[in-house]
Amino acid sequence: MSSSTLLMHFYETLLASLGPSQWWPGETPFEICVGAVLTQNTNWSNVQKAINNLKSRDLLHPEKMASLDDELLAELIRPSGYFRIKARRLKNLLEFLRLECAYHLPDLSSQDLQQLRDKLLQVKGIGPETADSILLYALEKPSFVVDAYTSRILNRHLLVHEDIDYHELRDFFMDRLPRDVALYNEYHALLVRTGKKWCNKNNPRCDGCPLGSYL
DNA sequence: TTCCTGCACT
DNA sequence: AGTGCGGGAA
Repeated sequence: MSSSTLLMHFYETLLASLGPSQWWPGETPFEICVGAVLTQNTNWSNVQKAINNLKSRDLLHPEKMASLDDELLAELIRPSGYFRIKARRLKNLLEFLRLECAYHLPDLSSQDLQQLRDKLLQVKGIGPETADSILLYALEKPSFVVDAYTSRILNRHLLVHEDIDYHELRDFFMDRLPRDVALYNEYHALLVRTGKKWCNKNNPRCDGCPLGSYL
């Protein structure tokens, strides 16, 4: 079986087993961008607390957030961890949004994917995973998101080597799958859900895993 | 105590 | 390649 076919089998198996994910959790493109920064190396439940702190004060809007001083913003997002550096990263992203689209995120979607991705990666604090999360989930661009779970799952199924880097792994998917936003959206979500529940870092629980039959 | 949908800096 | 950033939940 080709690796392309196997990737689609993985997808269909996970979707049939777990059901659709309805990702990304977030009511607006901007909220999705904020969540993408806050969830860097951080449990989503902690991100949710930080988002709620902002939302309950009606601060989850670019203009309002940009006018907050860094100290207050950091305090509000404290539950998400790395709060000082993440406050700075949010401000960096806000400055990008101001310059690029005057805070009107849908305007970004007219830009070419590769060009927009390069620009996002120049923002301090926006790395490849955060950039692709914003592109895919906030802007609905067909940019596949990979993460620690993705490489772990594919490595344990002998599809890629252990130390594959981010862009190699992203290309692995994008070279083998149709460039489809809905497919990329759901595939990444399913891999994260699988990683959290079964494909743990130190103690994988292959019994009961939807992909167990592929081992 | 470990781990969490990373990234920048040295 | 190694390290700092960090609170919260299991």
